[in-house]
Amino acid sequence: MPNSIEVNSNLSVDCVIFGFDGERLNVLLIEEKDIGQGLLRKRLPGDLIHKGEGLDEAANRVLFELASLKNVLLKQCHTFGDPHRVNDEKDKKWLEIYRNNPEERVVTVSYYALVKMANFVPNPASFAGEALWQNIQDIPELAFDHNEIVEVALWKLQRHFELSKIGYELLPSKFTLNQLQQLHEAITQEELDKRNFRKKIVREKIIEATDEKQEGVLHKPARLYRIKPGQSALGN
Amino acid sequence: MPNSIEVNSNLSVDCVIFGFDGERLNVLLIEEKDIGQGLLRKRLPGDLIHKGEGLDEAANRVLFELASLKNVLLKQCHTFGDPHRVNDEKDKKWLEIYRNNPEERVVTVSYYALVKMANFVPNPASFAGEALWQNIQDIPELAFDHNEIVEVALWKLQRHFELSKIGYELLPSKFTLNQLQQLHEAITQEELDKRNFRKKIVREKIIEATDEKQEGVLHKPARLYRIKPGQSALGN
DNA sequence: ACAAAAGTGTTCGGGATACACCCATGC
DNA sequence: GCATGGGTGTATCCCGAACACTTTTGT
Repeated sequence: MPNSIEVNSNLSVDCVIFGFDGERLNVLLIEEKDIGQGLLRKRLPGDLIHKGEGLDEAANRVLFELASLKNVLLKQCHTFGDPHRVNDEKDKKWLEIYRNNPEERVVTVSYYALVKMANFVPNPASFAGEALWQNIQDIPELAFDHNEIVEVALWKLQRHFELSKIGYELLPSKFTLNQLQQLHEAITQEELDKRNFRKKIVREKIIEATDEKQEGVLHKPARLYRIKPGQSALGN
Repeated sequence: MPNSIEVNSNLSVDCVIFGFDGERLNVLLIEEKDIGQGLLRKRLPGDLIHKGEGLDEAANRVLFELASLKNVLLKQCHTFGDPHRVNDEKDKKWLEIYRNNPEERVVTVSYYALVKMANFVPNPASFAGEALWQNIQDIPELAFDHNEIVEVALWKLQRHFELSKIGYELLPSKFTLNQLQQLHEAITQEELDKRNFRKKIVREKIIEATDEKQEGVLHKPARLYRIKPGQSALGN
């Protein structure tokens, strides 16, 4: 694939973009258009790093090109550089089509991001393929070593989440405690007790009740909460 | 510096080797011989990655060449690839001397290791300079972005240490509870209460008492403990 | 009145923390 | 006998886990 921008042909970034829909956690995958060679496996969005471009910068660029998103939590995760990380025949064919020197070992730096799916509007022109959300429970065999990259990213996201209270940016600005609980359950992949969860959240003093309530629901409306002023929504 | 081995000229590893001497935590630094150009800053041991060599493999090679050490905890830490990570004049001069294309941006994958200083016998031939231990409290200004690499490595080591009980390999095979406490204090950089520490350790059931005691000390000899058979000394 | 989700308290066990004195040994 | 580190117990607080019923609203 000819490219007029100068790139580092052996350095790439891959982004594991976790999306929350209010209920479950999903990962953004790219599905190539079938170009008649049976190269059907899905993969993570990623790109070679441009000359003069930083790693974080490249990851942010991929995310921006893909969905015009800026300022989301985007953390470096792990770097994969096994010289044999590409050993499947389908992957090799793909490289022959899209890369200038398909034999070269490519080191990829993986990043993960956490976004609200409703905000995420994929830009169809950004990849030679289609973007789709895949439930975290149900990820198929991916190209290259991308299954491993997703696993590591999920693990790190979970560790990060349990240490520093990130994730509020995935909720509306006023939200119910149940929505918050669903977010926690989606990320940790565990069920939580409603009462214990609420006690814990109250203890943390990060959110506060408003005097508004849900509207338009067919049951008792829940009280809405918001992040307390002065609490940064972005973790470290 | 001509090199007959084929290398990836834009990929390196740097190793943050933490050493424990029974009392404090240190970092291994390389001090170049002064070649009359005032290139006096210390740096981390590291090297370009060879063609066909994996990242972990390269880090292990550096550690092995430096001290003939194998099978130590060596974990990938973070990847640094800012195109301007080399902007000091001294660093640029150093690159002109030691690298074929000193202008190229080099991405470095950092690793950290945790070793017992007594086991560590530096191999003088392995670097064009001298290896020295520097107390973690007292690290000077280093070359390139190596101060930042050390900081990140220490932070990750501490997080790793508090989650999964690593570090027993830094003690003799039979050790006193005080030695173990000093290890914890050196890594976490915090003081601990003796009684509470002992209760906690007992609860974890990773070590057990032997019926041996210290010898040759000028006070009441302490009981010696060992890791219970079947407990892996290596963390994950 | 019924369906659906909201909201609420108590008990138990275990771990974290704070704190001070006697003990065994070598010299 | 004295200096040096070794070794021990108790009380408090907070947190995590387990667990079931009443309330409010829309239809």
